[in-house]
This record gives sequence, structure tokens and C-alpha cells, in this order.
Amino acid sequence: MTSKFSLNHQQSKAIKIENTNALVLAGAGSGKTLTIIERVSYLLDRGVNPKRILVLTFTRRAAQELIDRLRTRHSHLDSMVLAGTFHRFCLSSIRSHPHFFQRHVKAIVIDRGDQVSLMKLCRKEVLEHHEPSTFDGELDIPKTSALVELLSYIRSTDTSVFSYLTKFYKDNTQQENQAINDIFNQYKSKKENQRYLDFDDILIDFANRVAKDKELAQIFKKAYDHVLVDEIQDTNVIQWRILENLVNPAWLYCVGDDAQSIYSFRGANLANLQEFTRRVKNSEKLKLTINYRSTQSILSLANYILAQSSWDYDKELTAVHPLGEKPKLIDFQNATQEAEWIVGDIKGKLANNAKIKDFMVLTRTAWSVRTLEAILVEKKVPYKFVGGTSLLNSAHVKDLLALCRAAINPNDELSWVRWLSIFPGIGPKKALLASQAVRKAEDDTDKILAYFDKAFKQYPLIGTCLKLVWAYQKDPADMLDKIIILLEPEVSKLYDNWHARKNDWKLIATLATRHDSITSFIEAYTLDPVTSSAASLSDNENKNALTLITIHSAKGLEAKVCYIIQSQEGSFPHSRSTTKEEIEEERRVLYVAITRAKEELIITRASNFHGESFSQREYFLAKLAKKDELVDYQNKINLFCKDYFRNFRYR
DNA sequence: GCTTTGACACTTTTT
DNA sequence: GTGTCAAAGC
Repeated sequence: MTSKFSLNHQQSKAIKIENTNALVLAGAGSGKTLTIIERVSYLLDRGVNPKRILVLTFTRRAAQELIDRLRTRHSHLDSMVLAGTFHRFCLSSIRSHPHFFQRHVKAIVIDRGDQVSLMKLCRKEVLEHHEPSTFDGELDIPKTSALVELLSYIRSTDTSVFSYLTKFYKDNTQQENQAINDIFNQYKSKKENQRYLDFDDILIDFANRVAKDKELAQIFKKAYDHVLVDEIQDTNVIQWRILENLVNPAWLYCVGDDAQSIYSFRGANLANLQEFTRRVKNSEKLKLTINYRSTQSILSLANYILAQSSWDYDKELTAVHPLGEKPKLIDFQNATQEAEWIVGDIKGKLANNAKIKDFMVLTRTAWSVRTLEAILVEKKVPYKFVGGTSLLNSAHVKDLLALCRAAINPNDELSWVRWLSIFPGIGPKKALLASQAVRKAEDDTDKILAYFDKAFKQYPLIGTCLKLVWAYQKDPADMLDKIIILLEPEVSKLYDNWHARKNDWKLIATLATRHDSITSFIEAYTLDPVTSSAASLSDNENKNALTLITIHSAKGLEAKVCYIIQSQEGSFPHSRSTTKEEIEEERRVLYVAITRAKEELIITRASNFHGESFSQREYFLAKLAKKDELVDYQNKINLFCKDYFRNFRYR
């Protein structure tokens, strides 16, 4: 089968390489996705059994796109290659080999929110226990969410708690380090007791089990002939270890770009890319340097951003496309004006025959897209937001799912507490007691029902709901429909904007129709969260909705017209990044954002203060307004306000 | 002793 | 919009 794209010699060499492991260094827009797709396609054409090919992608979206495109190209094949994220692959492997993962059979995958809730309990318990024994009780322990991040980072980089703390928390006392370590141990034991699997467990448990068990190792060593990995610069040491167990004899084929490494906060290890040829025997390094995505004007701006760095990125991309329009840089008085202008600009272009899928609005933080969302709702422009708070993370949806989780895994303390607390008169204390009593019943449903009949007599709804979940385990959508009717009178009292939240419950029930068990439903949406705005649209509506997306989620995507919003000081680099390495990563984030645009790039800023900055921090766009050769600058701050602020500042 | 209520702060990026 | 704390209420 021939491709409809014509490949350049760099690409066709990369695609047809034989009898070697390969690392393809592919600059932004040089056809990274295309290379992977064409490579798999080439292998299929050469008669490789699709089941012997594994593709590990960075997001589920990338995997889906790959599968879709291969299906149309190779419609005669009755099976397709396996493609998914590392987490997806490891979890599926755990689920399909229950014999080797006994402990995981009843386990449930928990998301960040649950990790934080669990860590909060651990932090409290350990500190209460610790404090009387210290001199003044003043231990300076990071906040719960920071602890979750810390532990995840330590585990993803495969370092020990103490060695990490002594290196990066130099001011900590011995007691403080000990307390943090105790909290982490407590977290581990609670997690195991309650049969939770966090994101890191999925990778680590799989990697460890394969390392320890020769029989299992053999199964995976023999499973594939070709393993392909996208975005290798964003993989961590654990993921590398997993790869080592899947390849040789299988060939390893990796694609990546060091200038697009933006996940080091999650433990991504650039060495996986940089040391590739040294680590992997019989391997070759190839480069793709020609950009097929963007106009030269857009690339020039991207090059300018990287050139400001003291790092040597070696990334002067050249475009095949003509110069094109200069990127725009526009200053607005505030976020509302910014949002209104963007919506107006998009509507104008739509009236001029543009398609809504030609646009992408990029944001550094999920937070800063809120004003725009409000304006889009007001002006009735359909949109979907990718990234940000997922539907499953909103309070009222958690209430609903807590019941299902508790019923299926009665050891799930967090869920019992959450769910029982929706009833008036039951708070955390009573709920915790109940959950401990339930645990003693050891999954015996009759005993659990008997307990609630006795101890919670005035709440007959509890037993009714539990029985319903147990009865409809195989039909989650039907079950949720029934539960919603039962619980709505109770839960609606808890929220003053119930009307808006009610829709999300219906959405959950609709999404569940695609699954045959609550566990698989929860797993699917924990590993691949959807926002309410995206979930509420049908597949067809999704195609006709404006995409708002965090830059981190936008990796690998492109659009004709890109808006990078809220780009004022504090966004690039983000004000929370402090170290040199963090700031450098922020530069790459901006680089990734700019290189998403194919034809038109509009960078907008909205802030009360502009121009010369008083802060000593580096701001990547500080001098851009004056660079006529790079951007077309427009100032839309109205004069009255400018005067007002000038006076205000000198007062 | 436990739950409810109201006032307040804070809001990076993700599997 | 969610988390946290203290004080009021049962």
C-alpha cells in the first residue's frame, strides 16, 4: 500500500531501517507522528503480524489517532497493533495476567485527588503521633499535595526518600525527614490495605513483577517483534526498565525531541534519549530536521525563544512552507477583553470560511482559561476543554462514584467516608467507624448489609443502594440511572447550584454505557480523564467544537490558527518555577506552544501592568513587543486605563 | 463528642 | 470551586 504523502529522504530512511534498534530525533513538526505511523504501516506491509507490534504513546489521544489511521490504511487486516500509554499497557497486562498479579485483582485505580485525600490522613496521623516527642512540636512538613508530588517524583525517578531529601531539602532537620518518611510508609500501608493502585504503582508493580518472575518475563520477552515508543524524552527510569523487558529480541524504535521535553516535573529522564545509542546495543541515531507544519515566520519566533537560552538546543528548524504571516502579539486591558477579542476574531474567521477545527486555544494553566470559557458560553460557541479538572474529579460525581467504589471494594475507606457523609447526621467520625466495621466483614455482602441494618437503621437508603450496585455489576449504566433517582433528593441538598451539577450525573450514566463493569469504567476515565465540557458533546459535536487545551496536553497536536492566551509575565516562565532547570523547561513549554501553529499564531497578554518590568525574573516575551522583524505587535489597552495606571504606579 | 456552618484563602504542568 | 479552620449547634 502506498502512502498519499511523499516522504523526504530523511523520513524514508527512518521508516525503512532494518535489523537495528533506532532512535529518531525529530524536531517539532518534522513528522514525528507521521514517522511512527509510516513505520508501523511499513512493517505491516512487510507482513509483520499486527499482534507482534506494540506502540507506546504518550497520550491516549495519540494512540487513538494512530489506530484510526492504520485501520483505514490496512482495512484488510482483522487484528490491529496494540497502541496505548505506558500506564494503559501495564494496567492491561496486570489485568490480563491475574495469576501473576493476585493482589491486584480487587484493586482499584485511584487518581490524584484520592492520593491527596489518603496522604492527608497519613500526614495528620504521623504528625499527631510525632509532635509531643519533639522539642517544640514545630515540624515544618510540606503540604499534603506537595507530599504527593514528592513521593511520586521520588518513586518515578527510583531514588530513596532519604537520599532525595538530604539532597534537595537541605534545611530539613533529621526529625522532619524522619516524619516525611513515616508519612510515606503510612501512605504505602494504607494504600495496600485499602487495595488502591496509584498511577506509579501501575508502572512500578508491573516492572517489579516482571523483573522478579522468570516465567512472566518470558511471556513479555516473547510477545513482540517490534516495540515503538513515541516522545521518548518524556519517559522516566521505570518506563525505561519496562522497555528493557519488552525488547531484545524485539527491536526497539524510539522517536523524540529534547527541545520538547516538558515533563521533568514528573520524573522524565532525558538520558533515555541522550544515552540511547550507548545503552542500546546495535542501535542507530537518525535525525529529522525539516519542518512540514509551520510557516517560516512561526518557526523564526520558536527559534528566537530557544536561542535566548544558555543551553545548546541545536534546533534551528527550517520550514518547507513559505514565510507566511508574522505572528501577532497583542496586549489587552484584562482577561475579559482578551477573551472577547479572541471569540470575535474566531467568529470573524469562521464567517470567512474557516472551520472550527482549524483553531486551537493554548493555555499554560487550566486556571487561566476560565474567563474565555465564560465568554464562549455567553456567545454560544461550542467548545471542549482538554486538560484541567476532570469530570470524575468534581465533588458531586465523586459522591456518586464513591458508592460504587465502596460497594465493589469494601476496604475502600475514602469512599465509605465520602459516601456516608452525604447523609445528614453522619460526619467523618461515624463514617470512619462504619468503614472499619465493614472491613471486618471481609467482603461478605450479607454481613455488610446486616451491619448497616443494625447500626444505621434510620438510613435505609444505604442498604438499598448497596444492593442495587451489587445486583447491577454487569450493567453500570442501568445501575447508575437507578442510583441517581434514589440519591438525588439527598445529594441535591448539599450543593446550592445543583441544577448545573445534575447534568454531570446524567453524563456519567451515559459514559458508563460503553463499559461492562464499574471497575473498567472507573479505570478508563481515571487513566484518561475527560472534562465536563468534552464529555457533554457527542462525537459529532466534538468535531465541531473549539479546542481549548493546556500546552502540556497539546503535545503532538497542531492547528492552522493557534492562540496562546494569558502570556503575560508569570506565565512564561510560570511564576511557580524557580530553579534554573524548571525555568529552562518552561522555555520548552513555550516552544512547544509556538510550534503547534501551522499558519497563524496569535499570542495574547492580559494584565494590568505592561511594558518594563520591575522584577528580576526572566520573562521570555519581555522584549518581544519591540521586535518588529519577529512579530506584529498591537496594543489594545485603552488610553484611559493606561493613564489611570500610570498615575497609580507613580503615586 | 460529633456535625454543621460560615468565613477565608488559594489555584502549574499529567499518566 | 475546593479546602481549611474555628465556632456554633445538636
